[in-house]
Amino acid sequence: MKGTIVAELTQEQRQLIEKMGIYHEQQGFPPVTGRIMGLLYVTDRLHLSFEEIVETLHISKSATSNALQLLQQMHLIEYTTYSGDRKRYFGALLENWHEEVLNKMESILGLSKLLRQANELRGDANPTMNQKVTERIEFMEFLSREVPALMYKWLQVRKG
Amino acid sequence: MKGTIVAELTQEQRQLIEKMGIYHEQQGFPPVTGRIMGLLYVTDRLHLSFEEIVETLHISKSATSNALQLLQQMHLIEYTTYSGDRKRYFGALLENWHEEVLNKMESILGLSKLLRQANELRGDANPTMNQKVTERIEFMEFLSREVPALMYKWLQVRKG
DNA sequence: TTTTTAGTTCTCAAAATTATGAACTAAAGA
DNA sequence: TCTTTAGTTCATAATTTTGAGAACTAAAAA
Repeated sequence: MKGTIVAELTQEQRQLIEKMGIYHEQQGFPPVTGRIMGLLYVTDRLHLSFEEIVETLHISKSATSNALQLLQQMHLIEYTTYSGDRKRYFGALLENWHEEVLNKMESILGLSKLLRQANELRGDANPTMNQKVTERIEFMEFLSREVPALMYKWLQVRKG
Repeated sequence: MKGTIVAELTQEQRQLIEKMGIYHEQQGFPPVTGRIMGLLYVTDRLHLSFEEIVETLHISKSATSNALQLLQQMHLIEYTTYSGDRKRYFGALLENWHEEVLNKMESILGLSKLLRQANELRGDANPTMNQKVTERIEFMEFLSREVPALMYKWLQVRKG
């Protein structure tokens, strides 16, 4: 049986999808990819088919295919299948923000390593600079330890 | 008196500048802008002149001018002047990571507001989704409160 | 006043990114 | 087997981003 091809959305919801799209663009996503994230967050359906995404956002199959693959690689979405139905049903991985937080901390730690190397190469040529950079490095390391700890504590309290 | 036009850097330092450049590119900066940040972090000089930046990185005056303006708007660098010397001396704002952290938290709060609106528009069409999204929203709000608190506490212990 | 210096702005070209449509693949259905 | 469906890949077009070089401005120096 063939259902509706377009996910029904109010005008307000469509506007919100665009806002979320822009947010994601600002975080470095390509436009179409951001819109898809917006759609998957705004819809009341846990999963939308490939075709629904294409038709709802008025984007090409190829752009959709590429964007969905990117989002899967980033662990932001997943898809489900049903036997006897060849379609894929895509949904946002709404629980995966844990991972995102940890990744972000890794990235910060990456910069702290580069700054540490800068200090080493500077040697004692400019102690004032080294001291300021060290403060920043130590804060970054502190954050990378404390934010995950904070998160786990929060999850504990939440989940019981 | 005219000093050297090029900041002297070891090969290792030049490589590190590139790595920092790439890091900044990945954070959304244009390439030249990232290299300038790299240079200002790696050099042992608190301040470099416009001309030194141009000559050291082999980039055009126009690209340099634009990049420096962008970085100033982002509060990542500043410049000093000396009376009787028309040049501007640019340096990284090594202390401003406080602001950066607060801005990041604001940005996260921005997404949480969009997600909250998504939940409102969804109404009770999908309680499961609303509940999952709510958990994320609440964590984001929690982080936006706790990370600044953590930072101020850290600064207290450090400086106090 | 003319020239030099320091940097900005403008115009344009090169490069990179993004998305389209067509061709294609693989599996299912008729 | 032939056709349809679901999605991917390829070639290309459109757009955007980025940076170079020249022209320009404003202030200082000669």
